[in-house]
Amino acid sequence: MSELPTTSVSIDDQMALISRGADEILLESELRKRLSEGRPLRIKAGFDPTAPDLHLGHTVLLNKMRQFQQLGHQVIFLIGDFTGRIGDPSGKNATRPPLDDEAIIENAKTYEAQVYKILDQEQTEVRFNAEWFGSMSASDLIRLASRQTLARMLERDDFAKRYREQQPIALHEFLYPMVQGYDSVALKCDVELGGTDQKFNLLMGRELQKGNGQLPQIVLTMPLLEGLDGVQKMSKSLNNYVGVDDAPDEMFGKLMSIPDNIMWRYFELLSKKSNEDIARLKQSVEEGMNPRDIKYELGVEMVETYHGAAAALAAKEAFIQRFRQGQLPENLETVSLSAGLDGRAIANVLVDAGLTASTSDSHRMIKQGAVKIDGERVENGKFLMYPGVEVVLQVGKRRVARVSLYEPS
RNA sequence: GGAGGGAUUCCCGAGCGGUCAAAGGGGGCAGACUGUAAAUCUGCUGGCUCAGCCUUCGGAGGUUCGAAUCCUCCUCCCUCCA
Repeated sequence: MSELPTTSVSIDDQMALISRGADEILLESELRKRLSEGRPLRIKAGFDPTAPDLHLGHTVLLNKMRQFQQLGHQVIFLIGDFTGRIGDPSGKNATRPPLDDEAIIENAKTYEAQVYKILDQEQTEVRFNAEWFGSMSASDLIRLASRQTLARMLERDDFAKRYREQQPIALHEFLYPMVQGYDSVALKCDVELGGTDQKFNLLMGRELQKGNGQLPQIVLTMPLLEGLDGVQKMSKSLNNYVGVDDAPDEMFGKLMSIPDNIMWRYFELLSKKSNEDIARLKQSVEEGMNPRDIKYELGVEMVETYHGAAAALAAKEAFIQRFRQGQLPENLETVSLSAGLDGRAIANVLVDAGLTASTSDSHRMIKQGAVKIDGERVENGKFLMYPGVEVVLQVGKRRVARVSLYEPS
């Protein structure tokens, strides 16, 4: 899709793109009205500089931001360097530790390096909220805090839950929504985007803008993307994520492992394909096409976005060869490990090669028939390997390494 | 400041002083079947020099032949009263 001037796209068409995949738009009527003014709207999305590596879950918002850019609006990428020092309690059941300055700067850089694979850098305004909070006085902050009540704060789902379940809530956590809301005042936002877990904070922006004589921003929430398990939200701590920096083969493989039924969510929330194209794909599956082949398209598009077209095709080919045709991966790196002349037990070699977590784990895997040496199943964890051999070790279907043993000097 | 409740293995959660590496569930991993999908069945899920041994139950001491279980102190969390 090419860049189109705001004025040339009808309000209805703009609304269609803007609401794709969105969970809620508050209020839709206000958004229509604001769009009809025909000027570029100021669209904000805030990011805590807590995650050094972006995963596809984070890109749901970026994707939405890009759509606004396509429509000619001004997108503001707000880095919460100040709020990062507080720690966002959203959706958490435990207090997050605050970040120190160095970590924040470091993390902010990784954002900048990664987001422009989706966003148009020319059309993106990057801001840091320390810009206005850094100079805010204690009395200003207390005045800000006076605008909300405890009861209102406890309405927020995760606070209510933690309170109910006797989990700790630190006082400073109550400040976070206020501070985030004030960002919208400082930036004079027309629209703020966020995950559904951010709804409370986003609405706070409306309150504070009204109190400061501004038109309240429209709030657009995006659903949280399910992770590889298809159930829980994608997150690093659950280890069900696809990192935007994942190697092409890994990225492709992970995407192939998602349950079929959430493939469409991925298309809707992550793909640049038009609504019409996605509908076509859906229909082809209904007409009997193997969903796996449609999933290939998803994998190819994602790898292409982050690694380029050539890498995407290569990843697909490698995947087919490896998993459909059962071949070993092509560029298997050789891991050199030392082994004494009296040999080293396979259980230990597996650990050395990083294929298992511990020798106990090795023994378990062997017992279950998951371990193979050059394709031959290993029966005994005490099987000795000697210096000079070079073999391919496998643990299960996914873990493979070529290992060569040398004698320690 | 006062009174009471709680902290168990990745998570939830059960644990008569010995038979507890600790029930059960969740999650995860592996095997079979597959499309590295879903569903289903099976097994595993602290560490090691692995048919044996070693270290775990918020922390530190203590009682005991023996403690996750009893006592003391400490740390943290929650509730109620001020």
